[in-house]
Amino acid sequence: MTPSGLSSASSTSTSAPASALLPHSPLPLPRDFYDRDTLQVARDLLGCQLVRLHQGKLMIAQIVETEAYRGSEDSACHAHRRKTPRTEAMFGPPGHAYVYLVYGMHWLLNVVTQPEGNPCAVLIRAVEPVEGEDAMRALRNAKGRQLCNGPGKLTRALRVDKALYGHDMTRSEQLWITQAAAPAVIASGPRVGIDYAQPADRDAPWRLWHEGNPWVSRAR
DNA sequence: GTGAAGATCGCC
DNA sequence: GCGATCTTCACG
Repeated sequence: MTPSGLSSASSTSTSAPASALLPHSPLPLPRDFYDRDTLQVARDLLGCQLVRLHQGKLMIAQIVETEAYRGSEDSACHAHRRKTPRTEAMFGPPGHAYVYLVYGMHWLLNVVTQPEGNPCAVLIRAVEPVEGEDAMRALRNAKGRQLCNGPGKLTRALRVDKALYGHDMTRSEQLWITQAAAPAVIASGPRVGIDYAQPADRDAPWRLWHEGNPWVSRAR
């Protein structure tokens, strides 16, 4: 991993973030990692690797874009109003998958955060393929389009759907996340597709992404 | 039971 | 810019 041209904005020192120097851990992030402030988890998930084991094939992709959904206080969060069958997983313990269908056709993947009973989650919005790209492509359209630069696209590429609803992502089975190098520059802005939310929530900069990474979704 | 809307995407 | 597509939830 080279320092590359991205001399981080601040010129205070040449030292990289500690996390960038740590060796990649193949173990799933522990529950404690998710049992924290949702925005912090959303930030720390950038650069981590999403690992998917499906039908004997291993797929690995680096998380480059996330969004924080902050429970009952957040009018953009599905759990804002009340507990329903769909949002049940968000009310459960951290580290589990909250998967749901939007627009009748796209599965979206979230990881539950904060202590049980506080219905928060981080939406994985975009990933960069690292390994198993063949398996990711198998199902896809031709045209050489990017596979994973959007929340609905990455679930299709990684074969994530209802079957993984509530899945415990702290175990190395089917779907989990491992620590890797944090991105050099993190940018933030309003979350996408939540015009229905109240202004304060709609405008909150709770969408985070790896600045400059070509796999970040194009906001609409 | 019914209807309206949706944390998106790809093509027109 | 628009339609696809179907589950979920509010309402009655």
